Amino acid sequence: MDEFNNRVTLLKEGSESKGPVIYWMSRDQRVHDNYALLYTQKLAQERNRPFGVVFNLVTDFLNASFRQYDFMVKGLEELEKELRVYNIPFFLLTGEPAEELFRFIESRHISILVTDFDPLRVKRKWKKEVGNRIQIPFHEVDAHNIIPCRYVSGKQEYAAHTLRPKIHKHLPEFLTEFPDLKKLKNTEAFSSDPVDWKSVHREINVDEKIGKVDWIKPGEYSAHQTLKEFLEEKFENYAADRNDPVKDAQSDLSPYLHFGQISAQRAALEVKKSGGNPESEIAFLEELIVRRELSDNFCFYNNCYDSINGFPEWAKVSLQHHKNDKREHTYTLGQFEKAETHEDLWNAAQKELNATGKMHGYMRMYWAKKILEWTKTPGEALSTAIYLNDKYELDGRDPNGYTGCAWSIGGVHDRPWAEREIFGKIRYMNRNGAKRKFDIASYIQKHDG
DNA sequence: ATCGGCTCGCGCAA
DNA sequence: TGCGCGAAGCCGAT
Repeated sequence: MDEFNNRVTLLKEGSESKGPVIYWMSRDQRVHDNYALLYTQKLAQERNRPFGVVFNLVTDFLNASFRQYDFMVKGLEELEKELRVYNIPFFLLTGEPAEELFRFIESRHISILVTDFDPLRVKRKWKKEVGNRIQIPFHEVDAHNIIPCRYVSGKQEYAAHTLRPKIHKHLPEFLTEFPDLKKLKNTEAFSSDPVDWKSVHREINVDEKIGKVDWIKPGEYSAHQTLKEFLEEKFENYAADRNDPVKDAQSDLSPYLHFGQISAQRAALEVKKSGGNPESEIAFLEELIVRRELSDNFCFYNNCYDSINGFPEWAKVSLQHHKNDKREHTYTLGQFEKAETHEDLWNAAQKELNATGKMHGYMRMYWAKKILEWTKTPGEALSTAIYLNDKYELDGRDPNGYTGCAWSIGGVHDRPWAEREIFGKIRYMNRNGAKRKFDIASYIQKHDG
């Protein structure tokens, strides 16, 4: 029994050689507070072997845009430097994961492979393909969730209220300080050459039209700075203002959390240490822990997390029942993307997304609900919302995004509401609700002025 | 400003 | 088997 208990899953048994232990980093792109890296170090030290980190860059990952690659790759550049401080070798591979990992493991005589947990299909497929080709033991560590996804629940949870008690039950055991990453002695036996980042940038094959943004700096260091500033400057009013898209009240941590440049557990620990406004603490930890980890639960246990087949039965039946309802407005993907609807509030949200790579949380719900209202079918609505989310959001392709779209359009984790046109029993949202909550005119002015 | 009804099903108490 | 209650709401009544 140690701190890795229940965080580690043996994906594949195998026979160890005598070579180095390697952490195939994927979702958790950080040096500090990373249980996958700490576990790799532990395995290596117990066996008195060297260890290192490998990252495989897929150059056209699910249509990622330049904005997202730039954020990730700059984070990796910083990661390489920070690993060097600890004398931990870092290797960057590019190409098909199964092929690249297999070749790397063979040529370097790797003895054990460790990776991090990710509920998304494409990551699970890569792991399966890698596992099929290697003969060494293959471990997976949930370094992303505070309570490991596989451990907190063995099934798809119905709603936040069914997962919440399970999380809270385990928090005293899991929400604890991290063990230290130990600095290694410099060793010639297992070392890496510096990565040629210029050539990496040339290899990336992405949509350059979605440019980088300058309001947020990528990397682990900036992630910690952002957390610090949030606690110092915004935390007091977080509970009161977080749902007001005109106020700058949110933590802005989601891009960092998505790429694993900061650990949610670190954020939770710092919030508790700071002892700020108790209402803000409750509200923030609810979003940071319960809702985030509910998203991982949904994507891990529901293979249809990005299709209408993943919706609950009552929602599927109800949407089906209303599929022929007359739509007053319908728009094509291109019209949505260019923010060319009849409604200035919706257009402002899309423009916020296009320009900044981050739409406010309240507006993400409103935005997706209107896409349902203004497309021909719920299936088209869902794929439109996911396409735009994944293309423009800095935290695109995150379980949070898929789950948010499924909540808005498909009633996932929600309850049925009074039946109405198009929506059926799916919770409705409209401009009046937004008007009650915040100053619509200033939001529109801010993003569409 | 605030309240109840809307509507389904999970999970716990009994 | 019954019952309370739920990820961010809407609407009409008071």
